[in-house]
Amino acid sequence: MDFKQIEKKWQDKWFNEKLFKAVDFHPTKPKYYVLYEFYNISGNLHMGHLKGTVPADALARYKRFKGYNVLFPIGGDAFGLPAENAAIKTGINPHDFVANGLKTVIAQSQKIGLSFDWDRTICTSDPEYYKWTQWIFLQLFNHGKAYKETAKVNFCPKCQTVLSNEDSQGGKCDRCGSDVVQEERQSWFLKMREYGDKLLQNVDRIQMAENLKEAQRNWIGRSEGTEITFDIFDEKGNKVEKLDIYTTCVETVYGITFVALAPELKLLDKLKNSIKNWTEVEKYRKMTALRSEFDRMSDQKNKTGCKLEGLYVINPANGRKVDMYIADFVLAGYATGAVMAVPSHDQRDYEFAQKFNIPFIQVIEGDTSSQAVEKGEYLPKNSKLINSAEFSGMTVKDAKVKIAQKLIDMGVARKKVNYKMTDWAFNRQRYWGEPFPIVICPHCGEVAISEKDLPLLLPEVKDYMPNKNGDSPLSKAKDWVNCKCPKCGRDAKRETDTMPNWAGSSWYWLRYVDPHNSEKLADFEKLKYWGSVDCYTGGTEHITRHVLYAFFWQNFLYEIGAVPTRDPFVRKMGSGLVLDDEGKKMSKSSKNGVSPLEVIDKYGADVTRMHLHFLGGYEDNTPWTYDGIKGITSFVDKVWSLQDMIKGEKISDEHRFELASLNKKAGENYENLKLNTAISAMMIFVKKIKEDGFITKEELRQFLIFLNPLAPHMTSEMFERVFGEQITDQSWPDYNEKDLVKNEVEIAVQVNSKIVTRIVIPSDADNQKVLEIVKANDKIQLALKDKTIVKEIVVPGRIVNIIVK
RNA sequence: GCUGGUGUGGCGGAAUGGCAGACGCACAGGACUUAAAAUCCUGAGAGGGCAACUUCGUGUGGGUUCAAGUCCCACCACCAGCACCA
Repeated sequence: MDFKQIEKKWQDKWFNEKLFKAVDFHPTKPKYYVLYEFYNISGNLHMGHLKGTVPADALARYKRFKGYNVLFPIGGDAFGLPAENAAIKTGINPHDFVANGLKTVIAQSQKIGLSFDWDRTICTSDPEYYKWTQWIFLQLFNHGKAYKETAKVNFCPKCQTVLSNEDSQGGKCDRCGSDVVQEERQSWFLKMREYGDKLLQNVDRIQMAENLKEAQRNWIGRSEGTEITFDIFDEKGNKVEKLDIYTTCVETVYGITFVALAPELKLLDKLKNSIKNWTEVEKYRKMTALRSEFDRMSDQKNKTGCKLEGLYVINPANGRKVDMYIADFVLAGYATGAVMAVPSHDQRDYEFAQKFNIPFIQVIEGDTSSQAVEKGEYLPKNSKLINSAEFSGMTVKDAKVKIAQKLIDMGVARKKVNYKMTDWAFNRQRYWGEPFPIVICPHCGEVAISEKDLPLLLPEVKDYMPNKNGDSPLSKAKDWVNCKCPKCGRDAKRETDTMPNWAGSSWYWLRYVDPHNSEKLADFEKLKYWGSVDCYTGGTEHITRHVLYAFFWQNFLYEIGAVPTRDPFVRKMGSGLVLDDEGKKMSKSSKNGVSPLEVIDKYGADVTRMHLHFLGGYEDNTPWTYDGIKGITSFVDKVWSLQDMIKGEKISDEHRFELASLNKKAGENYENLKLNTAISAMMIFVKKIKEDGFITKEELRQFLIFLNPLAPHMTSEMFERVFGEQITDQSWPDYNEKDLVKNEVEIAVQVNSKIVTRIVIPSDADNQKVLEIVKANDKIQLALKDKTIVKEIVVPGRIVNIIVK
């Protein structure tokens, strides 16, 4: 078989004849939307792309046979690092880089045999596309979901840009891996935290592996607790300020021996005059500001802090005076940035109190001599309270409710929900991104430009680097920056930061539905027709980032009536990694990387597709190896030889069973993206045919359809040769339920749960009959001799177990 | 530390509570060949036995069940996510 010639022939045909075009509003066929994460335009496709695209392609091809109108699109995620780096390093225009990159991945996708609808290809850096990214930002802004504020944000010193929490996971810059620092900067934020509960509902509804769901819930980090207001007093006993503190352990409120504030807290400046050791406080604040997030995290055991001399708060529960500290273990960004510290029942507070000689008050039973008795320990035991006035003796469960109620009744507390997830820091000081459709006017502040002025084009520049002050490269494009305020008409400047590269990917599946619409982001009726993505494949590294952003934007767009569905995706499959021979992720940057195109060139696309997926399950990591590729090559050769074995018209009962089994198995496997077992089922069938030495035309016809989603090229060619028709015009064959049952089955027979023998019985025999046959068997008779039968268990078609005494 | 997931031959990996190890690789023996490659056939979890056969076997230890890789409890290891989140 000349796979090179055959693959080229079919790839050209599929592309030129637009054979996989999805039809809007198909009159008869139901829709099915398969999505693979669009390509990050950076260079060549790598093995990871095959891991994710091929199962999606197989599903798309399978669903077409099943009579669905399948939408299976692709595009380019083009803004961001790769194009920009190429521009900085080699001076190539990022537009050209992207245009070439897109051409490359399209050509390479064809070489893999992916059945995309090429007429819907989009690219996020195309003005026709980013017009709508900007439009969505305008809606967010106009609905009060986008705001600009000076706040501590993650900042990468090397990339010179602000990063979101999602882009600084583990304290490292997602772009370059450098340690991220916290800097006070004017930044754009999207109110993602407000959507915390809605995102959690998205997580509940989506079909996805449990570990991925948990990762998302963790990231959102919802907790329920109580917010308590403490009055702050100065040395003379004058009430000077109020301090809100959030706790999930209100039951420990009688154990408070100090409160701790984040050093960054602005409240401190207001208290300056009452703090007697202000110089020391300022020194500590400066020190923490210099410590990177990474330092603070890796130095957890060594607690640092500084007492606020001259101030105290009153614990509203018991009127006790409590000292105040600032400490860098308290995070400014979470809840109110202050904690009520209970050293006996919180390990952090315990360590801090020990270091600063702060007293302990134990309020829940347990041994606190060497470490804190925390909620993880006392909650399951439902221990009792001590030293807690009228609540002493109560169980934690009761006290939690009663103490909260008391404080609420006193007017000093309220129930509160908090999230770890923060608002999305949405601006970057980089060139290659969507410009904000915002004008900064000295009189009116941030003003949105008119929708009709979209897209706001990204200007051409010569220098792609931010300047030393950390201003975006766009600030150098003076002609572009200087403009008139849309509101008052006076001189103003454009926002010179750009959007993060996640902006364009936060809604792209909606654009595929109507990619050329110049009036709307997509026609509402088309959005309604295609609905949510039925199956979305791609990498698990996007679970706590892109997928959450996607939930967020789709919720917002739904609420403003721009889209008809709240859920972007019905099912999300997280692709495993392809590992190199050191067990590390194989990516284009890895040294031991194997290029899929190299493998395709040597073995053909059909073999490459099947080999990679025969190595392991879709959601599992796959260690890449050439070992075993021979098995697939020889399978492909055997399949090819089937066309010389056609004989007869009538399908034997035995073959009918094999065919029906394969039909069922293949269908289920494609549906569940389990290509490894699908391939194994194909092999079993072919083995049987080779053993028997013949195949009827009808069997071959069906088999080629079954195999087509895995090996589209060779099956297309064989189908044309043998039947003179196009396989893409065929439908998935039906099978009869009764064909799944063999006339005779071999069952195992056990006596006292041990296998004694195996016998063949007619499969339609009822339990009574089965036992008769079994008991007539010599070996069984021997085993039953002189024994009393206590129990007889018959599992039809599988096993008989006779229990004797 | 918390959360979730996973532990099966030499290897990749199969098994709706019902015959563990499907399918494939590597391996061994054989056929074809001057020879090799390719192809085809056969074998194989481990231990014992010439053999029929037999004992042990799905990370470890318990349990439920006629029956457990699968369910329950405890532990160990690995992977992933989060990580001073109050």
